[in-house]
Amino acid sequence: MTKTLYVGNLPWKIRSEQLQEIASEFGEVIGARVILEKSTGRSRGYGFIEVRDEDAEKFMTGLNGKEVEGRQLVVSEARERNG
DNA sequence: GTTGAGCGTT
Repeated sequence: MTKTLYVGNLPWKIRSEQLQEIASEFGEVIGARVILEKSTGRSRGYGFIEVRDEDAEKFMTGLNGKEVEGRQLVVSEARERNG
């Protein structure tokens, strides 16, 4: 099964592809999504990644606090959109 | 040409 992780404090320039490559350093990234501005198309500075449930811990300990472009990422288990 | 805690789009 998979688990969705919230990734915050992302640099403005980071996009979904970059997030996936950064996260894939700690395991298999099934999916990555950086939330962009609806109108301007620029990054909101946070996103989500989908990883194996068994690897979620490695991603949270690895990505959380990882320095990217001078900013330290913040990772936590994503909330449920419908719940 | 900017900003900085947060919880999403088709």
